[in-house]
Amino acid sequence: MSVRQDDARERLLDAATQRFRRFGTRHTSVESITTAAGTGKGSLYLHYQSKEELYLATVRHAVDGFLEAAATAMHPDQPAPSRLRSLVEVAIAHYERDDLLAAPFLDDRELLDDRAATLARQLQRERVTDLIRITFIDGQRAGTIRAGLDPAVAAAVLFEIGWAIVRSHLTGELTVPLGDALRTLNDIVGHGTGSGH
Amino acid sequence: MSVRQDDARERLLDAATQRFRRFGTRHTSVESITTAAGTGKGSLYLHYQSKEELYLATVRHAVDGFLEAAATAMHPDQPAPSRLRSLVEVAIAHYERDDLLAAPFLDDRELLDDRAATLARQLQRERVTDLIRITFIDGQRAGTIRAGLDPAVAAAVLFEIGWAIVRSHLTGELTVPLGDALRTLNDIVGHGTGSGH
DNA sequence: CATCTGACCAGACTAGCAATCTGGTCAGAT
DNA sequence: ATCTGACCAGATTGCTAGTCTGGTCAGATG
Repeated sequence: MSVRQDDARERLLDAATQRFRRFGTRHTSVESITTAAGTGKGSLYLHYQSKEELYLATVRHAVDGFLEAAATAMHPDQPAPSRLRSLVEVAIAHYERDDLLAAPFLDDRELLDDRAATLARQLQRERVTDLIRITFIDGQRAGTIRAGLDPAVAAAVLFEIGWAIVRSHLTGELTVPLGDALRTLNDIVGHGTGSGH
Repeated sequence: MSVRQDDARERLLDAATQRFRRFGTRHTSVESITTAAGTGKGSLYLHYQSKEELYLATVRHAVDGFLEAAATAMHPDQPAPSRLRSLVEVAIAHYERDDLLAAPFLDDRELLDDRAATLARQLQRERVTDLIRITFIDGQRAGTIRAGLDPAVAAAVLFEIGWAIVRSHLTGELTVPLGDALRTLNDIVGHGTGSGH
C-alpha cells in the first residue's frame, strides 16, 4: 500500500468523522464523504468494506481519544486512589466536550446509533476496567490499597460505581452538586462508611 | 363518590394495568379497557383526565410496588449496612420479575414510553434516596456508620452506586458474577479500599 | 499494469394521499 | 344523578410513485 493510499485512507476518515459528527450516519452520504476527501466514490471501498465499517471506525477513534485522555490523566506517580478520582473527573470533562460520545445521554440516536453506542460502551467498559485493575494492583503493591480485594472484581465494581456518577451528572439526574458527590464518592471508596468500631 | 364508583375506578385501573403491561399504551385502546372493566367508554373520563393519566397511574402503581418491597426488605432491626445490601438485592429480584419496570433496560420503548420511563426513574430515585438517607442516619445514630459524612450527599451517591450494579446486571453488562460484585460492593462501601495505613 | 473512478442499479427511504382508527365529548338514555 | 355509546377531529396507518444512495465494476488514467 502506497503513501498516496495511506493519505487517501486518512483523508476519508477525517472527512467522515467531520460529517458523521455533524449529521450522523443516516444523513451523511458516501458521496459527500469522498467528495470532501477528494477521491472518487469507489475509492472508499478500497479502504473500507462498507459505510458502516467506516462509521464504526470513527466511533472507535472517538473512544480511543477518551481512553488516551484517561490514561494520560492517571499519572503513575500519583497514589492509586487519586488516580481513580482523576479518572472520573477526566471522563466527565471529556464527555462534556465530545458530542458524539455524549449522544446516548442526550437520547440522540442520530449521532450515535444503537449499534455504535453498544460498541462504544463495550470498548470503553473493557479498556477502562483494565486501567482500573492495573491501578488497583499498583496500589496494592504500593500499600495504598488494602490486599484482600480481588482486583478483577473490584475493578469491575469500581468502573460501574464511577461510571454511575459520570452518567447521572451528564444526564442531569445527579441530585447533589458534582463537587460534593465526587468528594463523598472518594471518601466512601477510600475509607468506607463503616465506623470501624 | 359512591362505593360503586370506587369499584369502577379500581376495575379500570386493573384492566388498564393488565393491557398496558401486555401491549403498551400505543397498542391498547381506551375502548378495550372500558369493555374489560365493564363500563362505558365515557365512564373512564369520570375517573381519569385522559388515557395518558391512566397510563401514568399504572406506572406509578408499579413503582409503588417496588418501593413497598424495598421498604419491607429493609427490616429496621438489621444493621444499616445490611439494609443497604438488601436494598440492592431486592431491587434486582423485583426488576427481574417486573417486565414493565425492566423495559428501559431491554430497550423496549413500547411497554414503557420515554415519558413514563422518566417518571418511573424520577419517582424511584427520589424515594429510594430517601430510604437510604433515613437508613444512613439510623446507622450514624446506632454507631454502625461513621459520622462526618453528610447523609443527603452520601444517600445520593449510594443510590447511584447501588443502582449502577442493578442496571449493569439487568442489561447483562456486568462482567463479573453478580454474587462476587455484591460482596465486593458491600466490602468497599463498608470498609473502603484504603489500607488504613 | 496498477490504480482509480463515476455511471449505473437494486433496493431502501420519503412524500403525499386515502382510508382507518381512536381519544375524548356530550346529548340523551337509564 | 349517573352513566353511556354514537359521534367527530385529528392522529395513525397503508399504499403507491418517485427519489435517493450504498455498493459495483467496466473502463479511463497515467
